[in-house]
Amino acid sequence: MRQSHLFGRTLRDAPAEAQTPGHQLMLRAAIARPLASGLYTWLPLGLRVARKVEQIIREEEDRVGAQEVRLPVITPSEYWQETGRWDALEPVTFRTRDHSGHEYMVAYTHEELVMHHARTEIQSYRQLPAVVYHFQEKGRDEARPRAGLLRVREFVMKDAYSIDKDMEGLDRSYWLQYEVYARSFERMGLKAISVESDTGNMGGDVAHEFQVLTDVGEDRLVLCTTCDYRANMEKARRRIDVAPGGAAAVPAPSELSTPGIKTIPDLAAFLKTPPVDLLKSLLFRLSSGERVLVLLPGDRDLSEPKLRKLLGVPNLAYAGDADFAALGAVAGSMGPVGLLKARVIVDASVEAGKPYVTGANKPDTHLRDVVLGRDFQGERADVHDVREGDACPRCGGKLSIKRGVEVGNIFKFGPYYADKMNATYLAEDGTRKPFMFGSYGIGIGRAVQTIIETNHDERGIVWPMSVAPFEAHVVALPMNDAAVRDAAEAVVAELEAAGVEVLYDDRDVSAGVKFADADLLGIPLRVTVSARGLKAGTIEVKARSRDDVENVPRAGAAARVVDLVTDARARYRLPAAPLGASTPIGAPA
RNA sequence: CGGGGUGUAGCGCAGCCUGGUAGCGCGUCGCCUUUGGGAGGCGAAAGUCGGGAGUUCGAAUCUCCCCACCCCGACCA
Repeated sequence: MRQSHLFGRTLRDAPAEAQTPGHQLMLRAAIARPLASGLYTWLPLGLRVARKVEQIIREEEDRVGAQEVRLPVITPSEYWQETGRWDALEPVTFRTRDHSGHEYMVAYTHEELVMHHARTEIQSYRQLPAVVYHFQEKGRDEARPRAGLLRVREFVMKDAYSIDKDMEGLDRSYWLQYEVYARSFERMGLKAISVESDTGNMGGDVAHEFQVLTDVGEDRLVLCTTCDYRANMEKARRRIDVAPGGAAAVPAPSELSTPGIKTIPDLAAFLKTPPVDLLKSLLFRLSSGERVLVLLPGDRDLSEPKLRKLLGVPNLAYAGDADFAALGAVAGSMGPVGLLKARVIVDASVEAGKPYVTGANKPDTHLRDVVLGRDFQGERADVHDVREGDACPRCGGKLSIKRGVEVGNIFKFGPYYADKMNATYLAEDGTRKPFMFGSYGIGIGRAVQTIIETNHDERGIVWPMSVAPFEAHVVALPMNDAAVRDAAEAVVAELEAAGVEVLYDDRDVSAGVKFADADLLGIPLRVTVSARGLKAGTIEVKARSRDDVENVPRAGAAARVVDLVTDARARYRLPAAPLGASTPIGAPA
């Protein structure tokens, strides 16, 4: 490819809206261009990278027997109606009608559609298991697209779906996909780690996210500094050390006058008591009308995702004045003692037998010596946020919180979709059984930008050979020297004949511009054909990832580059391991 | 959805407060010189100042409404 005619120019300055290094480099290096908020056009260089990322995943999916298919982007409403997601996904989807008025959704994901095909294509247990996947556009009307390709409103996802006859089969399919992911990310140069994640409201008991640690990530991850415990913030737990306390000696609750004190910090300051000894009371009103009181130690914050999951609701609303009145509660002095008709959830970090200070449900009054189990009761549940420095639930070590980009996720759904969609097969025993379902996604564009985020230096991108838009970058200078031009074109021809992907910088611009662009584009090998070098009979070969250069005799230059490319390709091609050979972290032995 | 911010030439920005000729750097085009780390000279093109309405003799500038985009948060099978 001649760089002089490349569609997409490099930018010397990054547009002001680009904040993260990867976003800036993605734009400067002509990977993609914005068309509207969260909508990007892939330019030739970027599309080549995206295709290579896809091909790596394709090879790894095929290796475990997954079959590539392709489903439509425009999907009729009726399949979504079957699972209730036509309504549930309304706020985040793009919709349209055809000219006869029939409603469609730009697919947000493809579970329903795959399940529909499964129930018509698969009739017998003899056809199971089956795993299908495709690379297809998803439309998601995100409230806030951000950071270039990291969060967009239309993107290609590789989504795979496994269909098994029982949980055992699903388990096997799930861990096979786990291996596909681990291998794929390694091959594309991403250091992805797996973390336990929430299954959301969709059922199933196991889910993992593949996360790449980087400060620009929008997810917060809880990692143990000692063992291999890793979890998404929404799912993370901590070890709570129960202090052996003498509860017997606590006197009965007594009132405290606390004029004008309505918040935990004020109360702590007023009583000169650490927040951990106070009891925080939060009142929610569900859409069903039910009122839920949540009790936490004063030094802990509520984890809304954990509470939502516990309650099985999509969103939470704090209670209003009417709710306070109905329960006999007083805002600012609310507490569990004597409260009417509310579901009470006591966070796991509230200690039994310990005297707490809490609201008295009377204006300007709190209660001291309130004890769980004696003075109030409630469901125990873990609904608090984990923090930096908390104890690991597995080993007791220190937890740390890091940011990450979710490049992939895998979900075990079990019979959830089959039950909703009446998708069954005829089992060996002659009965109809539901398909056990799993789904597995990787965002291609997000992976591309995450590779940039984690593979660059101050001058530009440093592509891994496996996904680089080109493998070698031949730079001729000066371009107006016919001898240089002829030599450069001979090298290009030789490389291309040997199957090397070459970008040829044939522009008549200064050396500084060419080198700066070469560094920015980040093609792994730079091959400089110059008047100076030719005088000495050499061509310079330099790896983008290294500072040193190698001057190779002109006649052997192309062969040397072919060797280097071949070596680098091999480094990213993993040996063909037998299926199920590796044991992923957290997998059953 | 809540909060904050920005829209002026392809990119980065100034001008706005205090109304009166639309400007700077880079890039682009032409000619010449130059050619191993974002060259130099001379010349040139390029802007509905995000949109609409209003105030005014006169609006990039003041007022109102709208739109787009970005950032933080919420949300994100």
